[in-house]
Amino acid sequence: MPMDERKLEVLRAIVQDYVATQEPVGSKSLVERHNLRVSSATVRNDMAVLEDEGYIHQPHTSAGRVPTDKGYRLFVDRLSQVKPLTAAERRALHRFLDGALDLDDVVHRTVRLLAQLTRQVAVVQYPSLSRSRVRHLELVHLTASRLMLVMITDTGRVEQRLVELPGPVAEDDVLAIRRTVNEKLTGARLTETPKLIQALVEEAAAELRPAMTNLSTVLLETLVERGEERIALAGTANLTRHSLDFAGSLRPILEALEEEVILLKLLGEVDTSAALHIRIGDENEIVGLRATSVVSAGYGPSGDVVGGLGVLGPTRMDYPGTIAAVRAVARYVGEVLAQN
Amino acid sequence: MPMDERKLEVLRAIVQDYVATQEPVGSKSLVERHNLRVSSATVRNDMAVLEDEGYIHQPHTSAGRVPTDKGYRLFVDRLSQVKPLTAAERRALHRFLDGALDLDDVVHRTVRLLAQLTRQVAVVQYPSLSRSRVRHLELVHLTASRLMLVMITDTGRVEQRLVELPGPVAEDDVLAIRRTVNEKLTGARLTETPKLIQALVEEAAAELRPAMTNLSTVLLETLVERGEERIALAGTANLTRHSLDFAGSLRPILEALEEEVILLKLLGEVDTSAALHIRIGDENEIVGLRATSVVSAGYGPSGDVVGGLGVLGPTRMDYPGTIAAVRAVARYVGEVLAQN
DNA sequence: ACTGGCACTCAGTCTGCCCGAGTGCCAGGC
DNA sequence: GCCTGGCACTCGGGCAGACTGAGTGCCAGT
Repeated sequence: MPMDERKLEVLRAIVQDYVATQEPVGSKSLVERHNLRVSSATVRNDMAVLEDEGYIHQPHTSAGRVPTDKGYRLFVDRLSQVKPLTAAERRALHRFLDGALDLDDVVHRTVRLLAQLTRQVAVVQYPSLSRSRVRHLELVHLTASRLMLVMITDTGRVEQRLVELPGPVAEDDVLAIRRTVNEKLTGARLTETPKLIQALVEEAAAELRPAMTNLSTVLLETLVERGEERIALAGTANLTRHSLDFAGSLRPILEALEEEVILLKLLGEVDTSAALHIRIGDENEIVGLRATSVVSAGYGPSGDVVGGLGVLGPTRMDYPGTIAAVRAVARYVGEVLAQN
Repeated sequence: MPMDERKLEVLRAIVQDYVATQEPVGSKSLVERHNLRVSSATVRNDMAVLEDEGYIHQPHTSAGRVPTDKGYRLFVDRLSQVKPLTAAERRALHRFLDGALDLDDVVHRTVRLLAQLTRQVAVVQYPSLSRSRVRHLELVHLTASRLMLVMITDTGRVEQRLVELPGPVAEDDVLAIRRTVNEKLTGARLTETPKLIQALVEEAAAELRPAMTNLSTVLLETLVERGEERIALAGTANLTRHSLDFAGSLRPILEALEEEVILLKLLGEVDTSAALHIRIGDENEIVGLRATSVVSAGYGPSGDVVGGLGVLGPTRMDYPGTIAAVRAVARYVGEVLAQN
């Protein structure tokens, strides 16, 4: 059913006003602030219908209307047009990210920038191991039967793990292992390494096989346990900005934000497509976050997606602005990563 | 002036009751709950004096009394006796930390544990570079004129930085540098490395000198920029537990907690002595944290102090319990670090 | 199909009121 | 001289009632 044009216009106006003022909006102020070319009575009728259809809601009789999650969803899907970043914001984006020293720095700067631009809580996932490629593997002989494995990926991530060997191994053998492992694995996607390493174990000279086996175990563990693990967070103080929205319910939100697993889930939908995802209120699986919306996107060098980033705020948020910020930041981080 | 014994007893009772109930405490309930062996009228007189002396404060006429920062200070210094952890807490402490895989894991588990034990915000500083020793330096030849420096410390920290060389360097030369650098620096305190490296630069063969110079610069930078930098945080959700204390003023606290510099300052007093530090309310330099108290301690393997950890909560906190938890955790983390 | 008008509803605010917890002080007792 | 019981006083918090104003729904008229 093609929805009445004016009703949509009214919904858009309600969302805009409510986001701006944070107060239920009534028919009269609506016609004053937006030039809908009809009377308030007409608007009232439209509002009644919108309420029947579940797009808006009245906190109590004799109060104005507030958009429902469904209303925001319609707004986001059909009514909002992305508003581009201001020149100042664009400058900040470049200034902030260009000075980054290494991956850690890039991620930290990104998350702070995002929090600042959107004035909300920002989340940035480190480039996920499983989507990266091996740039280099280094083995450090700590003691006779103990190695440290250092893995450097093309996204700049560095992971290190201890490898306990079943018995002492000679320095030369370590060097040999190091060479072959690097020959075979460099450039490989991390997801392929288990197979490759399995092959290496089989090919290895008998005396090196136990060492190789342990090494492969550790590599696998690293992939599994650390695969997607790291996350940076900023802007939690911004939650207090909306104390009205979250009256008293700040607690579960803060708790959720402390669980890395949950944060990863938030960004989880960001798959290989770099498309923007928006989850509004109830659409959120995590119970504690039913009062919030999440805007997320994938990022990565030149179209590739190696990680996710996003923003979390009250359902009553400035969607066009937030979307623009998330999209711009994701894009630019991708460029920065591509340069390294 | 030796303060009247009973007045101290009254102050202690006030602190205990207020911490427990979070409500101003009056003379009557005081004599009921604690067996001070005098009447409420007498207690009232004592309270009047305590108020004159600035240890307690009356929010308004006809309300009970609340301890002031000065009152808490006296309580902490003279009136409280540390209450040991319960058996369950002690078990949790061991169970939590014994499974740690590597330094990252130790720090994360520690900070969560501390937050959980104290039900407050916990902060743990990673072992500071400047107080650690070099265990191994690794140079990875990424491209002809680009190295990656990986530094592993005896506390398990791993730092990596890119080194841009002035020109291409042969693989063999890199190996040579790697060997000499390791020979000279392994086991050295990081604070000594600048001197040592300076010596290395001077001794180096002419053709390696530029490479060595750049390497030394990066090492220095790492020390300076990353020296104390890393911090882990947990339990921010616990701030909402005390919504009464922080009514509305949650904002500045969250903001402060996001600034690593500020967190480091919090733990800053933790110097070479592993003694416990307590800062109560106003004693805090950071303006946003004037409503909070911080209990911190140094930790490290076998008496050495390599980093700080602590807890932040409302001035109205359970000092004896918090002190016990901080002390126990600091001690046990030290042991865990010593084992590696 | 839109508009103006009107009666109605109801959250929020303000007022006055009372209650009770808590105090300060004083006179008397150990 | 220190402690106690008693008493008058203060003041925040809670409750009830009145008022206000924003906002609605509906209806009759254009």
